[in-house]
Formats: sequence, C-alpha cells, structure tokens
Amino acid sequence: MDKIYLPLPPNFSLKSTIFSHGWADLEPFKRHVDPLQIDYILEIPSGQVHHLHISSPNDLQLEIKTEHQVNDKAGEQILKIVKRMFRLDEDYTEFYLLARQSPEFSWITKYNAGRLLRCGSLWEDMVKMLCTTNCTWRLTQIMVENLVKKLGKAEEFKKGNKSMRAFPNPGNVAVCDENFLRQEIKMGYRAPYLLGFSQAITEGKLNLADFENDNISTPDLYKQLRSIKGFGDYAVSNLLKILGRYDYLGADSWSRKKFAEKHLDGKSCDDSIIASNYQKYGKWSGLFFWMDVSEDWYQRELPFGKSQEPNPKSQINPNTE
DNA sequence: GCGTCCAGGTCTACC
DNA sequence: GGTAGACCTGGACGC
Repeated sequence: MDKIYLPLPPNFSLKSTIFSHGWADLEPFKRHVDPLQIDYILEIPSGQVHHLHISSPNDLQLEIKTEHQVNDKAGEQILKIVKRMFRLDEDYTEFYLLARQSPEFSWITKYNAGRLLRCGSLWEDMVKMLCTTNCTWRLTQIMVENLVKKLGKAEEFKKGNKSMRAFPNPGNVAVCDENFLRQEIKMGYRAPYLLGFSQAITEGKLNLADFENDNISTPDLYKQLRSIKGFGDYAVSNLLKILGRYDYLGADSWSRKKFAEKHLDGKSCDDSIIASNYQKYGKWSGLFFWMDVSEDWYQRELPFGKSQEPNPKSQINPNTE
C-alpha cells in the first residue's frame, strides 16, 4: 500500500464533489459513504492499472491510497489525473462570489458545492455521456458496466476473474465489432457512434487534447464537439461543463421537469425561458442551472446517505426512476 | 408470465 | 430552418 497526498484548494468538499452528479455511480468508480471514500480503477498512460482509494482525512489534503507501491513516474501520472478528476486547479472564485451575492444560491457556499466530478480522462467522460443519451439511468449503468467488464484492463497485480477493471481505452473499443457493441455491450443504436468515435481517435483523426485547449472559444468548441456523430446538444452542453465551460444549459427531460416543479408549479416551458432565468450568471449560467435543479440533494439532512442515495438519470441526473 | 406502450436524445430524410 | 420518424432498451402497465 502506498499513500500520496494532494493539497486541497479552499471551497473544496469531497462529499459534494463525489455526489455532484451521477458519475460516481458508474464503474469503475465505487463510492463509500461511511467513512466517505471513493475508489477508482485507473489505467495510467504507461499502461499500468491501479486501484485507488481516495478520501480527505482533513480539509487540507486529499489522500490517495494505492494497493501497491508506485514509482515516481507512476505517482506523478496518478496525481495529475486525480487533480483533473476533482478539478483542483479550476478557479471558482467568481462562481462563489456570485453564489454569495444571490440569496437563492447562498447554500452553495455552505456545502462547498459546484465542482462536478470528472473521470480519469476526457475519453471516458465522453463515452459515458454518450451512454446517457436517450435512455434510463439503469441502461446507462448496464452499458458502462459491460464496457468495463468486457473490454477494460484488469487491475494490476491482481489479474484474474476477481480483479476489478479500468475503463477501456479507445484502442480496446476501436477493434470491436459493431454487433458486439450493439448486442453484448447493449449500446444499441449508439454502437456505430461509439465505434466511429473510438476509431477516429486511434486513427489520429481526432485529438481529444484539442478540446482541453483554453484558447478555443466556447462556441467553437461546441461546434467541434457537435460534429462528432452521436453527440447532440444535450451531450455537448454537458461535456462543456466537464471541460469547465458553463455557458450552455444542457437541459434534459429530468432537469426540465425539476425546473418546472421548482419555478413554474410544474408547468413545462421552452428551454429559452429556462436559460433566461440564469442569464445574469453569465459564463456560469449552466452551472447555476445545474446547482438549482440539484439543490435538494444538498439540503437533505443526510443528503447522500445509504437510504437516500442519488438515483441519477442522465449525465448528471439523479432521481428520475 | 406475456405483450404492449412509453420515455429518453440524436440523426436523417423530407418539406 | 423546422419536423416526423427511426433507433433501442428497461420499466410500467394491463391482461
């Protein structure tokens, strides 16, 4: 067992980040409520697969335990990825300032909410987002579980049926038969989209690092992501949130319903009405929308206890079923 | 237990 | 540019 530590920024809450949306409910994440900890099976760029146990023993540090000792290079790679997952380098100063100034959002500072959990890679975030489109959360879980179990690399030092597996990399998926993805992974009609996406990456036609470039404007990034088959407005708007850009709403059936219940006595409305409600928050409007519709998760006495676990519906969508 | 219907987001063909 | 229909599955519902 090896331990690595990461310093935490102010306004960080492990609990609020883990339960910020549905990702922690999907493999290869595994969350534990008491004591609070999240496990993740990570394949680092060098190809090693590590079982990480992540917790925060205090307000100042994130503790990452690995099942086995890691060398310096592997340790650096793990730290870089975990930083990305928990958005430790993202600046939320303006977001918290706006939250403090808005009586309806002052609760955000109380819970240090706002950081949306990410996966170990943008590839994994994007595939999971694709798996949330046009289906129930249960089906999303099935698709992701199949991808991990049938295509993911087994945990290092523990190869065999009982070992846990990392999320498959693009190369693992690109060599699959479309029918296998359709029937065995249960991707259904999404299978050709996933296959095309993974092959574009392995063939060098698509470089996901380009999407993490701060120099691209958000509308341009939206256009680029929308050009990938299978990623429509909902998926791309929420991927932009994953990329730290919160300009777009990314509403889906669950969040529209939630907004209607909260603000319009249950009467549905056009997305433009919803957007106008958060316009004053500028580039943070999409995040304030998400905070607004997910507020009740934080307000519960035991917001994320075993008896009241979020039951995510889409990307980021608990409580639909 | 079985059959039917519906919800969910995106793409494509058509107007 | 807007719209209808197809895509696929799990789950709810009725019998």
